[in-house]
Amino acid sequence: MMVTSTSRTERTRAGLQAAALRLFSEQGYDATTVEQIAREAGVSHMTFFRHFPTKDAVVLDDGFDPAIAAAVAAAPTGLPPLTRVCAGLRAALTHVDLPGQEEVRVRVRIAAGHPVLRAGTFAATEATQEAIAEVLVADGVSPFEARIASAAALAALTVALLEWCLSDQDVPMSSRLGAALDVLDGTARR
Amino acid sequence: MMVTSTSRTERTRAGLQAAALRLFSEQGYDATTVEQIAREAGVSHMTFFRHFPTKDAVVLDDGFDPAIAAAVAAAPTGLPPLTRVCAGLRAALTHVDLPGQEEVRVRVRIAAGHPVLRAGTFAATEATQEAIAEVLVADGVSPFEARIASAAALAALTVALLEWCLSDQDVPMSSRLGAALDVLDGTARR
DNA sequence: TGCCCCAATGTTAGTGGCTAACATTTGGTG
DNA sequence: CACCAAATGTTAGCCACTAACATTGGGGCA
Repeated sequence: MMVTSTSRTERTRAGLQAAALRLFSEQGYDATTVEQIAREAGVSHMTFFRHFPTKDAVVLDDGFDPAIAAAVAAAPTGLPPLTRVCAGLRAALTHVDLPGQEEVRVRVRIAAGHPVLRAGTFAATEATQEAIAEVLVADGVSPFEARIASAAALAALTVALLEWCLSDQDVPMSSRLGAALDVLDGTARR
Repeated sequence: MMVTSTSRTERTRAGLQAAALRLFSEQGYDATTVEQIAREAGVSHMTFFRHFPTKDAVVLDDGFDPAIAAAVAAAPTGLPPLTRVCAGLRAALTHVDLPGQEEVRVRVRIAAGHPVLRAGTFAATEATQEAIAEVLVADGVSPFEARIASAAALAALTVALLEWCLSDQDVPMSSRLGAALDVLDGTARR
């Protein structure tokens, strides 16, 4: 019996993800086969697809998206849509430099260098985008404007994230992301 | 001898694209095989891939992207980056309602309803994004801010385009896209 | 403890996107 | 008309991904 609360499912999934990230880092995304990942994790390739819908989902599933929508919801109302979204996202950035995010950085670094995965990174934010838009709509913003504002802000954030990973400066991630938001809501306009 | 200046290559390509769009509209993107498209156009499946790198490229290649960057370059300098990009894009919208864009609308309509193609639509703007960013950099904007501004604006425009296609209102496309830009550069903020 | 049930996994076979290598045709040119 | 090169066809194969069915293993209940 396991003392840790990790079920078999969670263990298998974690093993697959670990194997995948290691192999992707070592020999590249394209050169790595799902078959190979599965073998490395001690399972069959079918098990892989039972835990991840596609090969790129191993890299793209971040799942810290609901927290973002919550932060936007907590931001003060009454602001113009884009300003409101930026304010919420800025608040969420507080938690982004914490340790334990190293695995996220590995994932983003793999994605940043690969055209298909870069595209997938944007696609992966669509759920978050919709969640943020709903928050705005609940405050009386039109659905159209809500979607535009959240899409623009998330695109800015995603580009900033990818660029930050490619040029691994020592500037903290949060300040880079904050600068991206400044471009949007005019804090940077003298 | 052909009086028209269409080379064999152009004719084959056009035939493939026409066949693809017709089949996609009739029976859906997923249910249509490249094999089928090729047969319909009277060629083999290899010829398809010699003209389009991937299956989705038939839907996603618009190629009216360089004009957009030119319009941004023509916009007045000295504005904050995002304002500048929006001004340029607004100018480009003048030409967007012209007739003959019907085929573009067919393509976007197909893309709008399909998750993978929606994602691809964003990815397809990356070249334009980079072109706009270069224009800004040439005017002294930092590469980082330039990329953020152009990514945000194009994301807004792309979302507006997709939404406009899904809810085929009788509101003209240009006014919808213009409204999206308003959300970004504050024209809408009283 | 021991049994049993079901969820997790394995096996196998197949489809379709995409590529490489090589053979073949076609169209324009000297 | 003959020739060269570009466009196309053929074939074979890899890999992501799926369906259908068999198998196993582990946790709960008697």
